[in-house]
Amino acid sequence: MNICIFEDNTHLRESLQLLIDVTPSFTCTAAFPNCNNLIEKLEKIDCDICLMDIEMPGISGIEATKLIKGHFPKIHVLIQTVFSDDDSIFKAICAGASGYILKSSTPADYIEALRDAQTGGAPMTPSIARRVLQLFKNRLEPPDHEDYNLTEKEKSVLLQLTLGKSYKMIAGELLVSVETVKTHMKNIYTKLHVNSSTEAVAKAIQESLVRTSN
Amino acid sequence: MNICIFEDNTHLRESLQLLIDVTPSFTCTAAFPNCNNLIEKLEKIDCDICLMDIEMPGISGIEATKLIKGHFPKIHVLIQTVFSDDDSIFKAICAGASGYILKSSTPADYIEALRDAQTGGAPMTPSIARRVLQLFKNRLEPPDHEDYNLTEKEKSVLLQLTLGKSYKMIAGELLVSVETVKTHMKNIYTKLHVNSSTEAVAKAIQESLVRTSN
DNA sequence: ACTCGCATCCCCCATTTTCGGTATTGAGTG
DNA sequence: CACTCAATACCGAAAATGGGGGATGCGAGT
Repeated sequence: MNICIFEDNTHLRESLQLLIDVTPSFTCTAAFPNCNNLIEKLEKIDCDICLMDIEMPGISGIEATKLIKGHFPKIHVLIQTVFSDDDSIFKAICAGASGYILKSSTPADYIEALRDAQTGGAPMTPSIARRVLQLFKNRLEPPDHEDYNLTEKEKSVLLQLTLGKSYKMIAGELLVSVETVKTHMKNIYTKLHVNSSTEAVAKAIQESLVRTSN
Repeated sequence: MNICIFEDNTHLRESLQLLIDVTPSFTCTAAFPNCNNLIEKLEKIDCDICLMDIEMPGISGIEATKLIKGHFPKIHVLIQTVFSDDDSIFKAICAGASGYILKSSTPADYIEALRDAQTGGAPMTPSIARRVLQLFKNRLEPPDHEDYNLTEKEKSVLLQLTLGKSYKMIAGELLVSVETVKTHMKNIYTKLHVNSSTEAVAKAIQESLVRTSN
């Protein structure tokens, strides 16, 4: 298993390199203090996994991860950092990182994480995993999901509206007259405290009052 | 640490109970084959962590997790299952599960997972973790984020529209005439292949063509 | 028996939106 | 320089929407 290190701290970089090289079946094929010309560098060496620091001079680990996943999707990127704030984690995941470990990890943890990454796992410090779950949950279910007391009919009218239908089309869809649709719309407006269809649609989608495709 | 088991397979349930009881500092305070009246049950016993099977007769583990997190937010729920499909994982996370382990885990894994859960971690089989990351990524950045070649002006008009503004208000906001707004709207419609403001708003929000508040 | 919410439909009318044009200006490009 | 294109602006007609009213029937609950 060929590993490539990006880490600006010389001491840590050399320690990691040593750790990897003394571990059976692991080889450190390269180690760099920054991400300058990283695509060119990677083209020249064998690499299965990149051990990537986030905070580096020049190109950040996040940017580097995006570049790597863009050019070599098969390479796993394992983020290692002292930061564990939501924003860093979030960005790392979006950039395509395979895992996220803290520098406080033991050498054994590092090795296990690298092995996990290779075998299709996503190594994470348990506290990071919890953060990811929390982030995930928050993004999925908007906090205060007010109900606005919409009736079933009103919800279905609203749904049709988010699909871009006109009153006339909605009427056809729900087998009622356009006038009825208008009445429902009036009620929706007062309940949602809006006064245009666009605002209603925006509110409906953002507060997921209607089930969207995904 | 008090643990409560929900598992319909008698053999597995008793094995787990034994495993937990023989482990120092762990106690299995209860073990049930189903989730009937689980709130009443939990009120009577001490419980820090629930080890929850997903597939059970009657109330499913997912439903049970929701109920538990609703009534006793402090109790950690650790899902254990043979299924590792995206849908199960997704629902478990949404229900508020603290972790998700496979039944193929070793006894040592179980104990470690329980310990992790208690100390604020989110134990996950590495392959599950990878799935979570993948799910997360997919939900966050809609796959093909087409650009539609909207110009800056068009985007800002679209943004205003998602805020529920009328043409007149947008014109005032952007310091142009209503006629200009109309022209921009026409162009937006053709570029987005829509033919109503509601559809444009829906598309804009769902494909995050405009930056929404969150 | 009576009320109340919900769904349904109707009328009217002002305003807004949609869509078909046309046209000028300025910036950028080959 | 000619050309394209974004941005600006205008006209006008047809269609849709927003807001005001009122009316009916139905079922659930008091």
